[in-house]
Amino acid sequence: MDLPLTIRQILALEPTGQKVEIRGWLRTKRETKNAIFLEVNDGSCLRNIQCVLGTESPQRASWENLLPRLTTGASIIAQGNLVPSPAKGQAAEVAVESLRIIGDAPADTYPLQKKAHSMEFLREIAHLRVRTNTFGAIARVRNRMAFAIHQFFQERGFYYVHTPIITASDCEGAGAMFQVTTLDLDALAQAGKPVDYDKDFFGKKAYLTVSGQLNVETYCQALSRVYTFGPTFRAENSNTTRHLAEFWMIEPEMAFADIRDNIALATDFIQYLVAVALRDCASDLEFFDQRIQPGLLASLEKVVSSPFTHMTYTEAVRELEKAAGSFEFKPFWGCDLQSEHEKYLTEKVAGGPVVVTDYPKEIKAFYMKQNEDGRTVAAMDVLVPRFGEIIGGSEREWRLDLLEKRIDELGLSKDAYRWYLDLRRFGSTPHAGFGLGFERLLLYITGMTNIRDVIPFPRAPRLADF
RNA sequence: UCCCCUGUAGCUCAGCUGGCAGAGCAAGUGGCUGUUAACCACUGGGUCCGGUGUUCGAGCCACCGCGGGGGAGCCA
Repeated sequence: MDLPLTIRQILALEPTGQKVEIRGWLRTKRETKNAIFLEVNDGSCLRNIQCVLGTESPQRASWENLLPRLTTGASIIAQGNLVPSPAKGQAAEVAVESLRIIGDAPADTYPLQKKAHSMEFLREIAHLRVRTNTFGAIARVRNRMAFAIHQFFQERGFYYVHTPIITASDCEGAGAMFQVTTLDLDALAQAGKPVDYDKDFFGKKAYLTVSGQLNVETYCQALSRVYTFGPTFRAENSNTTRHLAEFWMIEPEMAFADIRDNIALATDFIQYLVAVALRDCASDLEFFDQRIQPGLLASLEKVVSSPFTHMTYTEAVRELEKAAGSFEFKPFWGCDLQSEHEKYLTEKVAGGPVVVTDYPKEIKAFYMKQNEDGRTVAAMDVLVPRFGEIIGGSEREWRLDLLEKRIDELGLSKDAYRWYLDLRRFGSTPHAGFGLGFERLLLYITGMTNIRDVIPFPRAPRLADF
């Protein structure tokens, strides 16, 4: 099947007067005495194509009565000839011969205007905001990055594993969970009856996953190199510009690998994705650089070409203590790194991404490999300028006795982790992996500042419209 | 969940010490011009978030509620 050409494809043609058909949505109309200019966009690229209605043309009668309906947002199909443009601003344009309006967008009710809108306003019309330059560009970058993630791992021998969305174990340990149930809670409450989860769909409590890591580790211990890429859910009451209740996470896991391999993988991964974005989303990134985040391109280019700064947690704290006076929270060994600390490390100390390793075991998860010093674990976070943590990962504790001991210390249930402990009981290997928040990656690459703007339909506390 | 800011025309905002509701953009009309964030002129457009109170009088002050934004924590 030959699909009709998109505006992106048409703009790549040499204009020689060939017949073309434009299908898209009208962005603006400019009327002059001799010509009427329509800017048409179909989302295939940032650029519009200029369609020209000659007021002296013999076809004038066919579109003249449509003029009042050629408003911002209307969908149209225009046929004509692709010709070199006599004016500056575009190399080619369409000399329209026939024009149809497919769907009207009445100016008195269509919310998008021929002017800039605030992100706050556009968030209220998430179903229409993708028709703007900014959100179209975000959608294209998001698409390219999702594809590049698969390319990166596939090229390196990683297998894509579909870990479950629904989980009946509440031991994933990454935060508050959304409960999933088919019980009629309203009826039970009205009848004053207690909830009996034996009667629930799964015969026990079930939740939406907060992380695919524990499940993907099982496949890691058979396929060696694996990754998940799917939605995850956190029921935390987080109201920030970098948290969502529903977000997409990439979690690779490598067998026979240690924290050094993990750092190398994470670094290569980020540099690969940024390089792809710079190469394949050039005009969209240029738009972000001009309109959203000045300096974005320069900083992304630097990320690709320079090695990431690496420091241990202990070194990081030492660095922070030198500037202790400038912080609201005084840094000390054993403290969790605050937002202001992460910003300082990336923006002031490193001037780019920073890999921080070997955190105190008290502030990290039970499954992380314990270091010889007895006080730290082989954890690895990648922090970036502007918003901090983008990757969290570690080498995993692969020794059964040490893992069981840590589970006991933290008062967790060994029974709940039975299958996870089996991975250490049978053919255990050193292994390591990390989680990358997809939307945080997109914030970093687009220069957008609110995570609710880089996912089509954001979910957050009291926010589940559309 | 905590702290701070905020809610006025379709959008972005101004509105002083409480005294007749304003601007820019958008829209409509007309003009001009191969225009391109088009330009010029005119016109229309308001439950000042909701409620209660104070006052001769509330967009403005007080209280309660709701919405939006930013920051913090949790994390990706």
